[in-house]
Amino acid sequence: MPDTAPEPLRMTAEHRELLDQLLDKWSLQVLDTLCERPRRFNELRQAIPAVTQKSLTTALRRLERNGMVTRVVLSTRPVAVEYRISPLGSTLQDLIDRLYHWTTTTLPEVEAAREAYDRSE
Amino acid sequence: MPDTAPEPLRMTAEHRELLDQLLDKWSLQVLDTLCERPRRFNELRQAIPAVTQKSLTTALRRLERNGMVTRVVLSTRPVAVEYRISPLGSTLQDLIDRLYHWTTTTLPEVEAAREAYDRSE
DNA sequence: CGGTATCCATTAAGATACTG
DNA sequence: CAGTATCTTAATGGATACCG
Repeated sequence: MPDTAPEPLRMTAEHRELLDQLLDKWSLQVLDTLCERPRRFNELRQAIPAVTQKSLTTALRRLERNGMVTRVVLSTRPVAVEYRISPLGSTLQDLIDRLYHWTTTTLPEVEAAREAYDRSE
Repeated sequence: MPDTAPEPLRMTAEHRELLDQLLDKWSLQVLDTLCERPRRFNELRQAIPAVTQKSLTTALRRLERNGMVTRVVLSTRPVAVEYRISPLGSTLQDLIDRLYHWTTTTLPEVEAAREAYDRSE
């Protein structure tokens, strides 16, 4: 095996598009919230501050379509709808945790950089 | 030290806002490209397919403001401008690599999920 | 070369009202 | 309860022209 660089790892448009659909403002929070435990629609609304009904619906539909989230209709009276992270979606959990952890450790430096930038320009 | 769960890890609006500013479509690609090596403005345009001048400028300014990227004016004739990943920005490199790697392994399953969703609804 | 400025089209978000 | 439908407004993106 003469070559240790195994793949070009070309980032195609499809790969980026997928990240775009999962890493936006609301989807990230939905995924993070559902990783904890399943939630009903209105529970998600409460758990995610400032999300509107419309934005939440849009994010959920897209996450469902991409196989990240499962929509379960419970046959209670009246019917309830529960959203769960899918097995595929849970493979993202570790990465989301790392992203959030990165922001907590980095934010102070970022804020210093912002202040320096705003002062100079 | 009786408690092994050290922090609530509350995700505040500031943390999410930071991720929003770094994980968007163009910024992610700019960071990824600059992690490889420094680039000039027009080199970035070529390296990132379909990016417009305006979108690239916007992304660069924001990354610069957040301390992720450094803008270096080289005193050549005529002057050249080089963008480099900053030390702070390079702490994101590993996470970006993981994200991209995740998409390459996951995309087939995602596409299957999309087809199933589009067929059923 | 590395941008800014401007205008326009498209998209996303917000508010509100209504429904099975 | 869990949405959909509609309307309005705000943000984003692309095209083009120009500048130091």
